[in-house]
Amino acid sequence: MKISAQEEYGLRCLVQLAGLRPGDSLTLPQIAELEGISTANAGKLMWLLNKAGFVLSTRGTKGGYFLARPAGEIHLNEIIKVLGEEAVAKHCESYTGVLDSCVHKGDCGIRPVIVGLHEIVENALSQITLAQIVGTESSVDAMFHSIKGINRVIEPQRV
Amino acid sequence: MKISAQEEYGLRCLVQLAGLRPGDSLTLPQIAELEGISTANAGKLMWLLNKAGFVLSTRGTKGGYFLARPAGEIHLNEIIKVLGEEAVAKHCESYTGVLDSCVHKGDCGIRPVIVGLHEIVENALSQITLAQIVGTESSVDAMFHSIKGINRVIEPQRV
DNA sequence: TCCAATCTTGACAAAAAAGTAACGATTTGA
DNA sequence: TCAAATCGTTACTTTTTTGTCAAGATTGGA
Repeated sequence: MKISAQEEYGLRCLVQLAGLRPGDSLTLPQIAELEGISTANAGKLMWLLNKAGFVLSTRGTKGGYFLARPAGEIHLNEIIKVLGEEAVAKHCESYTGVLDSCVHKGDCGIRPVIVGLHEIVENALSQITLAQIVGTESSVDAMFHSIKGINRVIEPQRV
Repeated sequence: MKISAQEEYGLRCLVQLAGLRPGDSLTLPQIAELEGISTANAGKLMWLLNKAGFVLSTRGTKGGYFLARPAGEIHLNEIIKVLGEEAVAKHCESYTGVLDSCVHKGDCGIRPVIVGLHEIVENALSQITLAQIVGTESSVDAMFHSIKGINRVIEPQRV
């Protein structure tokens, strides 16, 4: 289970925009520089994010990108859903082996686990906004762990 | 964030073995048939799982694969760690863009989120054994949701 | 003994994901 | 008006992941 390049870099670009002062924007070369990626790659990512409605852009000499909504109103689950291309939804039809459909179609013992995991992740991400992950590592870490129940400790089992 | 093919099929093969009666085993062609994958692919997966110590094998006529430990003692987090090739551990060095190391090395605002997500998933998987996911979809689903706190509901926020 | 069934292993091929390039469209401002 | 700076879009290349193949090694049984 891992984060794709598109999710990683796409999110990082959005965080850069989230950190701007109101009214400011960033050009592709600026975003590329800030994230250590190529301008072409930044361009593709921003195209995706623009298409998905997270950012707006203006062209021409003073052009650039900026968030379409306040950073505090954009939750990470929405972003990952787009950048990750709805991984859960396509799961069963992605893993059909050499057949046309999964052999476990109809009754699958591991599907609840896969779906459940995605729900857990979705739940966690839905509690975090872009605004909350602008900052230093320690401040973001503190924020993350302060969210009640986001990573609960297992209570000792009664025997 | 998604499950890789290796994780998916590898886990499915293990579940097949977990469902066997004690003393029984499955050959590669049998596993391949049961999971709808090619024998060659099953071979590679079982090789990985054998190397990692999850299964044992015997060669020759009457050979096959069986679990190296009781299904009730094998937790899903161990399995995913091997099949997913330690995704978290390699995260930062995987996403360095066009540079040799990540621009956010040292202080990264999104690392706590990535690491935290992986912890949440790890935590959930560590509470489930192979034995628990042998069965029908509804029984496994019930098992999953009966684990206290595995997918907690967000409490309404006080305003 | 020797054949058939099985696992083992590394090299290779195909598919998918990631990243790049090229060219077009829009805007600003001289 | 037009050149420079910018975004927009699609096609292409590279890299990674996935899957296949082929030859070898081991075992059981006739």
